Amino acid sequence: MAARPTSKTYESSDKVGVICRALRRAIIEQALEPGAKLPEDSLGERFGVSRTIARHALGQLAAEGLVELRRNRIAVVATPSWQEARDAFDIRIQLERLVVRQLAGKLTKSQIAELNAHVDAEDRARGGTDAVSIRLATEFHILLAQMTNSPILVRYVSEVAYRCCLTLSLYSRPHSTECAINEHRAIIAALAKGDEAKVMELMHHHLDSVANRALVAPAPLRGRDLLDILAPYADEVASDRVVKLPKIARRS
Amino acid sequence: MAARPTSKTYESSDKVGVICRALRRAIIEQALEPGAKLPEDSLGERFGVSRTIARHALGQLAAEGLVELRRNRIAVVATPSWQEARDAFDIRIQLERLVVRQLAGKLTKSQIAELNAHVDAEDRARGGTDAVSIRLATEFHILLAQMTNSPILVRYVSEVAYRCCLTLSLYSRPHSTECAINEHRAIIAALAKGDEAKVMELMHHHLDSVANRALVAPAPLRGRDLLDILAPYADEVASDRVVKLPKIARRS
DNA sequence: AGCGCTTCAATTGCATGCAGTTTGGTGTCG
DNA sequence: CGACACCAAACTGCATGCAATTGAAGCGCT
Repeated sequence: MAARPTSKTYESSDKVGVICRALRRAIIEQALEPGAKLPEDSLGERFGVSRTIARHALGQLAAEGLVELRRNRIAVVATPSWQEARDAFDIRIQLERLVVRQLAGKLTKSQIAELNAHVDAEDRARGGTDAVSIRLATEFHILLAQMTNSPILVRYVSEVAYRCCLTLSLYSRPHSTECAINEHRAIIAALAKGDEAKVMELMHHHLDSVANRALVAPAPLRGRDLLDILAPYADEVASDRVVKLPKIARRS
Repeated sequence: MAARPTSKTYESSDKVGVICRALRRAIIEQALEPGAKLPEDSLGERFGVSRTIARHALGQLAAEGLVELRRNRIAVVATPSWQEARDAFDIRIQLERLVVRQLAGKLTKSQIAELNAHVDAEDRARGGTDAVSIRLATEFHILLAQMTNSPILVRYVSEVAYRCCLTLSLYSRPHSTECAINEHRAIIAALAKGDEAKVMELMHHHLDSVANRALVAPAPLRGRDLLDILAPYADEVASDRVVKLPKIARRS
């Protein structure tokens, strides 16, 4: 007992958490597109853990709505419908209004500096890929939520923001981030000034315009395959199972 | 396997889900008080499953905020702080405003009948225990959410409503349900009439007054033990571990 | 009695194994 | 050529076993 010959202990050991964070990030950066398969085996192998753990992680992500779990089937990255995407944004708007309402006029100098630093990072990332821009923009909102010191609010805002990210990869066209960045700056300014009504309005407008820019049409524009498009028409036939059509190759 | 007549009904056979629902209900009916221990073994035994499944269920409930999970420790029913309780209600208000905004003037006759029937049930339950009244009141709100046909909204409203239930058992004094019932009726009426602004206002006021009635004082009044009361004072000492005091018998 | 130390049962963390289900491919027959 | 039956591989659902950690009782010391 004198030494720890087994260097097992060196880990932060929250293996489930590690996997969740990794997958979450992969999803919001669109490395994993909606519909991508997530077999427990592969996940376990990739992260050096057993299926049990991978499975548990998938359960968590399913609870967050990022992953879809169907009995006896391979888990897949969630594919929210257009309506769900719209709903997610509506919820998000309300939650983030709450965030900025709590924050208006209550931020410390260092917090404001932190926010500005983050937006600077967003600015620098403008040359990079869309994926990174989107992630940074999302993290800005999560950062705001964290400053409320309300764990519940942080959790819900994070969740719904991730979910919105997911929908961006489904329905959004390649998107211009500039205005978003400016709007972030405006929000910081209004927060610093303490104008509660103004900042709530700004946030509302900001998210609404992001949603409108993203969710342009109720039909999937970008690359989702036939099965998804046909899904609503299958409602009459069966609840869970799409009607069998001859030879539609699911993109594998 | 003797006692169980293998009621393998197609009712989802989802053992994890069964356990989650059972525990959720036990928690909101205050059969399980905040702080109650939930060892994986006992759970598994009680529900006739292995620890693996019980563990998974606990993970889900933890994701919903109903259960607290600390590494290598027995899971316990969550004990939200007063501030968290207040935050939960604030979030809930926003979410449910969204619900009634979507619903105003769009309910079918049968839906209205269903709501009225539910409130009638609440009425009949007035003689019974507080636990049942609280559960029914909560289910009324969830029922409303379900009528939006927005799965996301349903999930968030359910979660946060359960969480609020949890706080009631912590901070509320024995509570009078009559006004709540009347307010439910008023909400139904306004929904039927389609007065969006009015119903949002009603819901806001309803939840706010429930919160105010429940969260009377920032200090736990009812029966939480010393350790919880002292918790905030221990912040200085250690992040995770309460300072050791002589012989406080934790209610086992 | 009060305080530290040792020890041990209770409990969690995780991997593995087996059984049942789904999936995709192949062969057979109309 | 296409539809159907069938089979093997892949995968999930779940229980069980083992190592590691915790918490509390027991014990001696002051």
